[in-house]
Amino acid sequence: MGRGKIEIKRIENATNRQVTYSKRRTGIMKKAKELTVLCDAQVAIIMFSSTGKYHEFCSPGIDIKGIFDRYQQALGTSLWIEQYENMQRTLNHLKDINRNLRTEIRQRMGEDLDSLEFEELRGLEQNVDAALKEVRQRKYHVITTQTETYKKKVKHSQEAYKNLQQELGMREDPAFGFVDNPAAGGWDGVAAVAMGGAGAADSMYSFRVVPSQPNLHGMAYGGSHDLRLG
Amino acid sequence: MGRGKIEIKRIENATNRQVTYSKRRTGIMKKAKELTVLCDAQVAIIMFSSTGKYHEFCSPGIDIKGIFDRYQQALGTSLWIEQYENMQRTLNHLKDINRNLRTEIRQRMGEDLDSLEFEELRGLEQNVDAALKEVRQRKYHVITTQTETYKKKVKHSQEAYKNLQQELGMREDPAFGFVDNPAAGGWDGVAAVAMGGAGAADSMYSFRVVPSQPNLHGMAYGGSHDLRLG
DNA sequence: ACCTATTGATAAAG
DNA sequence: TCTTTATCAATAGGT
Repeated sequence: MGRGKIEIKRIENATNRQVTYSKRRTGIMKKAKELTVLCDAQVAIIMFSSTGKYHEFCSPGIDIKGIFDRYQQALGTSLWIEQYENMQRTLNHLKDINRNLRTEIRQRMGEDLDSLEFEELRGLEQNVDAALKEVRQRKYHVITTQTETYKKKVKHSQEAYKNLQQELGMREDPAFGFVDNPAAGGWDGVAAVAMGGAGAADSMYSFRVVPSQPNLHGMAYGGSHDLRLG
Repeated sequence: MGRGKIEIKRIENATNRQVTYSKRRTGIMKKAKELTVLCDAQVAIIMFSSTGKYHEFCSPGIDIKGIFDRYQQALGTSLWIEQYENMQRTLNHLKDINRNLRTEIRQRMGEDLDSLEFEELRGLEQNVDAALKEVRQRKYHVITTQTETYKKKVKHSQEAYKNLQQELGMREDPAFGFVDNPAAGGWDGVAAVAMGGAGAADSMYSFRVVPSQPNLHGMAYGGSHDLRLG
């Protein structure tokens, strides 16, 4: 169809090739549109010219993704199954590890011990015992450090107060000392903490290792997303 | 083209529609193949007939997935970006949880305590202390139970032996008693375990909470897969 | 991009 | 679905 037939082989003249590409592309797109309308079909076409430009056609009422999802469903597989399965494997692996970590934590909390053999229990006992010593040591270190800091701050404040008194030449009731009401100071609550467990915090506290505590809450990765990718 | 032109609108006669679909589909595929050859282009076509059957065309030297990957690259996005991002979010969430669980375990082992406040340390100490009591209790329960079992087995064996002796009317050196060599019996090593930490196992043991110990080993999900899904 | 001779596609019927 | 054939559509090559 045209002034003389042409051989179906690559057109060497670049301009000619480009012109032919343009004409025939338009023709195919038109045919695709007609097919869609005439036959109530769904068509998706993607083309790349030799110069790298791309063109697409898609039946109305759907998009390329929709047609490809349907296509993959028809194939019964996913073109990206490898990537998907890699990711899925990773997810499952992470979930397994997670479950094991939770189990370990529960066992370190003294729960779910029924499944452990005697030897394992003995190992756990030794381990937890050693950990307890470490924690105690660290606690004492912290409280000691904080107490030192507290003492220094108090001393510093007392001196500052004394200097202030002297400079102003003021005379005040010695029973109303600065340090008698430490919580009113701007010490960021260090004093209250360093006082140890004498306050109300004693009964209010429950142990939290990590902030925001996302642990130990189930996180099921489930069917809410269509992970078949098609 | 044909004996009389037709209006471009849905063909109501189902047979006719199917015939037209078949003819025109072939025509488009042929055109696509010609375009591929003539113009050195890459073309991918997917079609679904109104009856649900699908047909595809793809330029040689590449596949549908390849063309779609290229298409998405040209678009600068992924058609499945949502699914991908959902999965990626889940992965990151799991990894976060994982990290927190590991941190919690390390802290329960008495490591990495520097970041904890005094109150947290106190809570941890109490928690680990309580856990230690639980583990000890469980350990004693297990060893008691196992010891009881052991005693019963020994007694049972002794009686069986005695009965055997009587039945056979045998007379044997009483210094060579059955129970003096319990490890030789078929008791699945229960005796050795119930004997407590007197054996070589004492120094060989290191605590393992979960079997196969996949914990605490880094599991990075990284760039080896093309997770852009295209 | 337009023109048009020519080939190709296909509607309808068998 | 395959063939035939009249008819219309697509397009090659030139401008």
